[in-house]
Amino acid sequence: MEGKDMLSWEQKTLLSELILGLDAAKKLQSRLGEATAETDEILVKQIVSSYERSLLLLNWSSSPTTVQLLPTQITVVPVKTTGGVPESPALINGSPRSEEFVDGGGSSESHHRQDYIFNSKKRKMLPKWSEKVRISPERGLEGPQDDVYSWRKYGQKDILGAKFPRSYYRCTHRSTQNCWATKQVQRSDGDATVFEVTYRGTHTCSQAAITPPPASPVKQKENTRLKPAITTTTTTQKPKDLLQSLKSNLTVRTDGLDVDDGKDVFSFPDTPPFYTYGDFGHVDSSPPIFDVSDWFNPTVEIDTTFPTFLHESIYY
DNA sequence: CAAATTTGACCTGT
DNA sequence: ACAGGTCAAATTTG
Repeated sequence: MEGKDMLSWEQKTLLSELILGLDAAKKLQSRLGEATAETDEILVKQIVSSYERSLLLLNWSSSPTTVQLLPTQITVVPVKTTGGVPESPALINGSPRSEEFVDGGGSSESHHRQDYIFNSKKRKMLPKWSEKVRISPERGLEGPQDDVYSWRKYGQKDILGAKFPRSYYRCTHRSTQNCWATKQVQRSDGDATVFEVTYRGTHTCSQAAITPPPASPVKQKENTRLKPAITTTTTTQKPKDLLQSLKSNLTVRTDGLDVDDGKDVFSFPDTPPFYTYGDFGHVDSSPPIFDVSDWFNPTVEIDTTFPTFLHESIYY
C-alpha cells in the first residue's frame, strides 16, 4: 500500500521537469521529420522513451494522447525507496557529467570498498523496470524492442527457486563513459520462450546508438540504403555462432516499419549455455517447444524470418 | 593481443 | 546465515 498521493515537493518538481523534457523532445522529434539522419532519429527516440520511462517510474499515469508506450506488457517496478526520492543522476541532470563524488575523507587504500559500498547504495536508487521478451522459433522475437545498447556480461547466478540462472549485464562503456546502466536477464521457468529482462538505471553513455569515432579513419560505408543499418551497436560482439550473437545481443533494425514510438531495434537476451543443474527432480520434462540444446544446435535455424544482418566486421 | 566471458570468491541487505 | 548481486582472475574469443 504505497501512498502515491504523498508526492513530495521534489517529486512534483521532478515530474514537471520530466514532462517538460518529454514535451520538448517530442516537439523536436516531430520537427526533425524525415530529413534527419538515422542516427539523430534514434537518439531522439531514445530521449523520448527515456522520459516516458522516467515518468512511468514516477507512477505518472500517462495520458493516452501524449504518451503511448510500447504495446507490450511492461512491468514497471516502481523503485521503492524507503523514503528518499528516486533520483537518478543522469536523468535529472541530463548531463552525463554526473561527477564522481569527491572523496572527502582520506581513505586511501580502502577506496575500492568505499566505491563498492557507494555504488551499491546508489544503485538501489536507480530506476528499475522490467520487460518480458519472448522468442519463438519462427516468429522471431517479440517484445519491447528498444535495446540498442551494448552490454557486457559480468556475472551469472543461480537463483533460488528458479530453474535457470540469472545473468547480469552492464553497459559496455561503464568504465569509459561512466555509464551505470545494467540489466539482468532471467529465463522464465514456465515458458521456455519468455525471458524477463530487468533494467536498472538509464544510459548516460553518449554512444547509446551510434558514436562514429570522428578522428579515426573509419571506412565510411556509403551505402546509406534502406538496408538494415546495423550500426556500431554491438561493435565487437562475438559472432561465434549466430546463436551466440543472438543470445548475447541481437540487434536488428527493421527499416520499413514506421512505428512511431516503437523502436525498430531488438535485442535478444542471453541464455545460459549449460544449466548444470543438480537433479532437482526432473527439470527436463518441460514441454520443449524447442529446447535450449536446440539453441546450440547449429542445425536449428532460428533466423528464418528476421533479416540476418551479421554485422559487418570492423577490423583494424 | 585486446576485448568479452566465465566462474568462484566476495560483499551487502534481509 | 542466506540469497542476490558484483568483482576480478583466468580463460576464451575474435
